[in-house]
This record gives sequence, C-alpha cells and structure tokens, in this order.
Amino acid sequence: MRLDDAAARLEALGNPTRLRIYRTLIRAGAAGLAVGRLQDKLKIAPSTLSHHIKSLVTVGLVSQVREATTLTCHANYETMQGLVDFLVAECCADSRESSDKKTAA
Amino acid sequence: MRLDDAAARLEALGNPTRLRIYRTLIRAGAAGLAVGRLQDKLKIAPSTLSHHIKSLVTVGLVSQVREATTLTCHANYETMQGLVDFLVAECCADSRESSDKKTAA
DNA sequence: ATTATATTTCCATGGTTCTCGAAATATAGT
DNA sequence: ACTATATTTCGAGAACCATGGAAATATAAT
Repeated sequence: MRLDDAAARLEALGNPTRLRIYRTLIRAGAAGLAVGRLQDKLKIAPSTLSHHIKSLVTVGLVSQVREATTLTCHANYETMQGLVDFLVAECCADSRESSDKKTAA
Repeated sequence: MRLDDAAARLEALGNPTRLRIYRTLIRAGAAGLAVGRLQDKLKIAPSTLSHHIKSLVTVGLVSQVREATTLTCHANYETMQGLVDFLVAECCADSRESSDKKTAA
C-alpha cells in the first residue's frame, strides 16, 4: 500500500462521525447495512451521511451494492487489514534491538 | 479505547506528512530519533515538523525525552496496537456468519 | 403519469488545518 | 555575558472539511 493511500484511509477513519459509520458497518459484517438503516441507527442528516459514506467509498474502505431503491454498504475488511499491516509492518526496521521496549497491552 | 480517542489518533496518522514522521519513528524502534534527525531525513520546515510532532504527542502516539538540547521522539507502539485492536475488535459483532467473506491479504 | 421511498447533489456557512518565515525560548559551552 | 545549537511559538494566508437544508435524481409500485 502506498503511503498516500494509507494516509487517505486513516484520514477517512479519523473523523468521529465516519468512524462511527465504519464501525457500524464492520459490526454488520458480510450482510452489510443500507444507508437508510445507518441513518436510523446513527441519526445523521441524510446529506451529511451520504457525504461521509462517499468519502469511505472513495478511499476503498467501503463498497456499495444497489438493491432496488436501497443501497447496501459493506465494510471492506481486507482493505482495513491491509492498512493495519501497513502500520505494523516496518516496526523497528532501522534498529532490531529488544532492549527495554515493552510489548504488553 | 474511546471512539473519540481512536478517531483523534487516526486523524493524526491520516496526514501524509505526519504518517511519514510516525513511520520513521516506528522504524527507529526503541532508540527513537531526535527532532533534528527527523528534519534531516524528511526535509520538513522546523516549524511544520514541530507542529506535526506536537499533534502526534497530543494524541499519545509519540512521546519525547529531552537529552540536553535535543529532544528524542519515540513512537508509542502499544498505543498503536491498541488502536489496531479497536479497529479489528468489533468485526461482525452484529452478524457472525462467514458466508463468502474473504480473509486473504 | 403520479406517488412514494431512498439516496445524492448543490450550495452556503463556519470552522479547522497546513504550511512556513520570523521571532522566541531552552540548554550548554567558552 | 556571549555564542551556538536545538526546538518551539506566533502569526498569517490559503486551502480544506463538516454540517445540513433544499432541490434533484433513481427506482419502483399503482
């Protein structure tokens, strides 16, 4: 993953409203959730919601499937996994010493 | 981790300049890296660099240790791990079905 | 064609962020 | 006190983002 793509995705998740949306979709799992259901759950103005979903779709974290008049949204779990891998990947690449670094939670 | 804290951290990492800084620190590992060394490596104006480092420190992703005139920065790996856990934690909580969901890279 | 539901686009507003030069501050050596 | 190095704060401009109301579009049922 290119750094700019990673940054764009992190930025997308870095807004509390969008993070709520994204997490709700993650919780929904493979079944996904329609825009209207997100609206009901999260009480966000339709235009605002649409705007944020679009951001998430643009960076590839969410995809949409039309079913008649409803648009169902899915969190792209693999994309997020790739993002997580990107963050963790280079750990300590420049100095592989374990000295006093804590690895606990 | 509270959602707003997670969002603040993601937002901090969601700027390409800050992500570069953060990754450089991650690569530096436990030894950390002085602000000046970051400057040399990344060619960012001192005021801009300071500004971004402050953001990362504020959200807890980076900490600093003063050594005479130099300030050494460390990436707080555990904080990032917590963030990653937060993102992955709730996966599919609302519908535990594995249907056709891919788990590959 | 009309109506109803679902969602998006348009537009404006207020707020926030990014960047960097210049000046300020901190620490220490002479 | 003076100088040098390291880093931060201040200030300002341009750019960008978040929000939501109103109007537009899409799909389908009658």
